[in-house]
Amino acid sequence: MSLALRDSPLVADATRDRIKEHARTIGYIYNRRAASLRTSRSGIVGVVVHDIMNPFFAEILRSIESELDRSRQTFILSNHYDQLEKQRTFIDTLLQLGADGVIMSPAIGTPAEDIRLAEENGLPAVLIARSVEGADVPVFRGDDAYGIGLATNHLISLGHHRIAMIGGTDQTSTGRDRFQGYVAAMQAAGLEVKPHWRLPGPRTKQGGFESAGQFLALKDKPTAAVCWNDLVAIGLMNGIARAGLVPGVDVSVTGYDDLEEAAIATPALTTVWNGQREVGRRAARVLLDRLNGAAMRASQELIKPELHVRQSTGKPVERN
Amino acid sequence: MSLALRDSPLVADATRDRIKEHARTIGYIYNRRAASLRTSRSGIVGVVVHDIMNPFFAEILRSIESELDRSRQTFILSNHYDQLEKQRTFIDTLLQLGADGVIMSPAIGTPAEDIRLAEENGLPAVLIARSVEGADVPVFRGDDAYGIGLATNHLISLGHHRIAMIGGTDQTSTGRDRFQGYVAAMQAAGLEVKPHWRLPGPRTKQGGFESAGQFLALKDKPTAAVCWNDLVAIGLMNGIARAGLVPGVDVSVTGYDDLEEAAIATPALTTVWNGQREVGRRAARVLLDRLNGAAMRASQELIKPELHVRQSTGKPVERN
DNA sequence: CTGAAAGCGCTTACAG
DNA sequence: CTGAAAGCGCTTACAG
Repeated sequence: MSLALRDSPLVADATRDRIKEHARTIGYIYNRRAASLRTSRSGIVGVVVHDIMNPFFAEILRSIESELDRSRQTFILSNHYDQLEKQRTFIDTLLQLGADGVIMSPAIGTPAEDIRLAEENGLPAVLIARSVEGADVPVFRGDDAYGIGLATNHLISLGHHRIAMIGGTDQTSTGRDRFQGYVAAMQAAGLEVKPHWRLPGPRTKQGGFESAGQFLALKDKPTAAVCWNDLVAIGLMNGIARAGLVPGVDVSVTGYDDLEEAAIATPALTTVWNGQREVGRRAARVLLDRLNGAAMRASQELIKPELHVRQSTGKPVERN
Repeated sequence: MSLALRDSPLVADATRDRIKEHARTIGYIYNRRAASLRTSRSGIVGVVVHDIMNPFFAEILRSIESELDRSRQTFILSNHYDQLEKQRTFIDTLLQLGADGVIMSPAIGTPAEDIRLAEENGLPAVLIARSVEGADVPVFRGDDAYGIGLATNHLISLGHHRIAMIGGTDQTSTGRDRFQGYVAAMQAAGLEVKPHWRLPGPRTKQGGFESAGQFLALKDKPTAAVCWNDLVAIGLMNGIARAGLVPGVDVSVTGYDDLEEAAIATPALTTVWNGQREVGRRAARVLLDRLNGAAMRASQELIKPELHVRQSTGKPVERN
């Protein structure tokens, strides 16, 4: 019977049709737990990121979804909110459910050991957005140092000399790469980087909004801000507007990610396209290939970011 | 052994400790498929909405997540994008996985039959945000007619007489309720409702942004817009700003949902709090109660919305 | 208190 | 080409 339902050529056409018809009339429901128990393939893939509601991840997830859909894999989503414990619980759940693989943006502080443990228990892993030192698995992310350099150089070429960096954290590879890319671009242009021009921390609109006051009160009054991401940039612009200044005129602001929202912000946001679609698509494909027995290459795939210039950046204006 | 691991009182303490210790050293992984096959409880709950990346649902999901977490239920998320076929595939997957229940914001056009089918196959359902005519299951949503009335009356009390309604659709119960609430409030105030003042359709920021031109060109130049939700309102305000007008001064705009983002928009958005947290929390609790054997009441729980007045609404200004 | 047996619903060789 | 049997890893009575 199971052969018939799966259209095996071992079963005669007439028999197959008769069985399928019968299955329909009795409302037969295929029991995937039982099948999975026997075959040790579950058709489930886990996806865990810091926060699925963050539009940056949302765009990645959408492309993972459409890729997995095509291969009829079910996916289980989870947030770890950068809590290692939550991430471990989730991986444990995946192991218990016999998931076929996991795509993860690892929580801050994830040890390579955690990933090795998953792999050893038959749960192949693919990383997105962040790397884990010493983990021997594929990673898909953008070239952050290069990307932030695009934004910084754009501001420099407009004539800005005092440029702040708002948001991000040194605790992730992404955070370190972006900060270093900013510093490198400034130094290459012979510009000074003052430590107090960096306001680490904010990662959300709310965070960007709240840092506006601090930014505007900064010593030496920077004329531009390179932001950690689009959310921080949009929040910061709202905060600047609330303070009576005009973002894009009085202060230049750049984002990062090029979310769908960046183009319709007021003013439209100059930002760095970070290839979310590409990251999701490639990560899903590599995982699916591994599930189908392809050999793994522990590659680091860096997607080349692109600068999208809009109205939030312009020539520097001195404030009083 | 399984008794020992689950801390059954039937097992002696010493034995239990010895077994647990052994389980740890050999890296034992509990097989939930096998357990589920035997007990026909899987510890999985499905959640399906139009789009999990929509912040309105995101806020509901967050509270569902924390509620389910507490009961150690794993949840599987899915988007149906208002495609009935996707929703059916997902419910079928849940049945195959032996999920314990499903929380859903039903896709447009969901027949009561689909929900009955799930229930009959042992998959209890709870609805959020939208009702399904004839479905005999609990529903949790806001009182839309009342809520939109709050926004409309607020504009009327500021002196607006020509008020447009932007976005939404007649294909959902929510859409119909909000439109009727707007019409009722206008009529109760003795104001005329012109059919062309309604621009149905937009549900996103992008949609709101794109409808700005159409809104500003409307015959009789409405002085205010009641928007389908916060996303549409924020998009519309951006579009209005792009056209050189000042939202909150030249045109009053109200949103719906009171997303976290509403308070930091420019200008801060006057909107209707729609109890997302409440909806998610209660829906999850009722489902969990049902799983634990509580009798079901097919209740319609309407959460009372509240008006939050901010800077996007003011006295009417005539445009030329 | 503990151990051995049956059975959940599949799939996979194996025998007819 | 088809049917009957074994086994995946649990849990649940049941016997000791």
